[in-house]
Amino acid sequence: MDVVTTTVDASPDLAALAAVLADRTRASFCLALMDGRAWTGGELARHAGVARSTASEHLDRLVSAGLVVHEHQGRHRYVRLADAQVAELIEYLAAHAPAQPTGPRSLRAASVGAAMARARTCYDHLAGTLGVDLADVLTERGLLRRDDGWLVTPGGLDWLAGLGIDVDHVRGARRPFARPCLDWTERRPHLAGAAAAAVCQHLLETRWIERIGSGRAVRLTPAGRRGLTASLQHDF
Amino acid sequence: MDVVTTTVDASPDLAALAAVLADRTRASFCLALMDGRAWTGGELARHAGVARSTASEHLDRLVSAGLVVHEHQGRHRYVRLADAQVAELIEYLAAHAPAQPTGPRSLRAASVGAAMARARTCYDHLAGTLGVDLADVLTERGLLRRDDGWLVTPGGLDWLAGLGIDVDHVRGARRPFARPCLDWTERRPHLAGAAAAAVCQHLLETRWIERIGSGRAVRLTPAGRRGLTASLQHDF
DNA sequence: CGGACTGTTCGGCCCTCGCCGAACGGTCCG
DNA sequence: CGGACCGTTCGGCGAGGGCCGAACAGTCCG
Repeated sequence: MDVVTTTVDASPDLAALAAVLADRTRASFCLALMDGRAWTGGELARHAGVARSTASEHLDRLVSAGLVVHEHQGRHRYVRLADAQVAELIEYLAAHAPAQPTGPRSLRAASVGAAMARARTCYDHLAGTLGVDLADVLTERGLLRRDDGWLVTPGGLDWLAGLGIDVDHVRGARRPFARPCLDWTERRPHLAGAAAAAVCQHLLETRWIERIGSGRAVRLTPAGRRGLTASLQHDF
Repeated sequence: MDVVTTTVDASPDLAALAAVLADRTRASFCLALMDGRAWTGGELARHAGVARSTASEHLDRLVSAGLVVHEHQGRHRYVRLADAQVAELIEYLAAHAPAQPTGPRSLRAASVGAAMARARTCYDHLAGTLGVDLADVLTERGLLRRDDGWLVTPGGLDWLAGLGIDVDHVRGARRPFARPCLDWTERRPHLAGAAAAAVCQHLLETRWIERIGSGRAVRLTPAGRRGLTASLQHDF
């Protein structure tokens, strides 16, 4: 008879990775960083409501897990998600996570939440009602096909080029061109991948959308509304 | 001055989900269940080297998080992963997780590990060297395209039908037909999705592959080796 | 240089949670 | 019915880890 059979899986240390994300504060950091931009430790500390020292320790763990990278610059030390892969992982978890036990929220918090539900960035692409609607309209117009994975049709490529996006350059990226990404608030997929990132960047540059405050929430500008409505024959 | 600004994200409770997986024992359960079959609580307890009572508590948490489901039958109570979505989530985490701090392993454990690295099931499809090689060969032969997402070509559909798979039936499934899945051991993608599940099931039914013992590891049988080699003109 | 700001390190507190063993509740069998 | 299982519930123990505040260390400015 063997002594003990404790056949621990020789494979990946799932628990170690999950433990890094299994803390409200660190999770809150990650969700905040999902806007794809660099934050300072102090901003994150304020955002999550903890002491700077605590935030610093949390960032250490996120960095050593490879989820987040530091970038110092002057007396600030910026921090951002390591890469698009990490963002995708967090998306994935968020899509499966239960809704937050929504405590009593202030009016301001509620209105921020409503704005986020309408339109926000999800790492580098559009999410929220706007993101999901856009994906739906592209599909209706035959610019996007959803069979096996998601596929931008030739018409879709023309549409991208018509907006002023350098399609060939975007196709060269070493990442999926188009893929679905389950939306937290809508529980339906919006468009992600290199094409979606290019669209989002382009909309920001042309000010068809603009960021609200410093968070992930964005707003469709009047020009953006007119532009999208005209180019897709659909009311936004 | 405000009292406290603790702007907790109104969004998904990432930490709660991660906490469920952030335990060696529960993670070990999930990885074991990745073979797609139903286990009893006792088996899992033995597998992870904990008391039955402990395993029972862990299973409770996994069930209430919706990651696994119970199925009782007689005096046994079987448990399996809730659905393919959960399996995909775990795959995803496993792909990003660090390698387990590999302690001193017995000869037996090492040989089990080697067999797993060669060929195993990943929930419902093939993984390991065999899985990755198969995907590579399919791509070389023009049966699979990897542009935007993964796409089975018409030739690929013929190949599936030639094996004896009812392609139309498989295409009807409410899930992606073909998608990449990053392999833990190979760090390169193998084929997942409805098509891959059908292939795996078919190979098991025709005994071209067979399970080794009770785990996830599988072995290519002599008949399987001949069959695959003939149908793809490649040495397996 | 001294202040105002940033971020980090270090004790120490406290709470959570994973673990066990013992007891109890089912189910199947002889 | 009694025995052999399998699974669950419950106290209690111990370790790990999140939190803070205070002290220290850089960076920029006047």
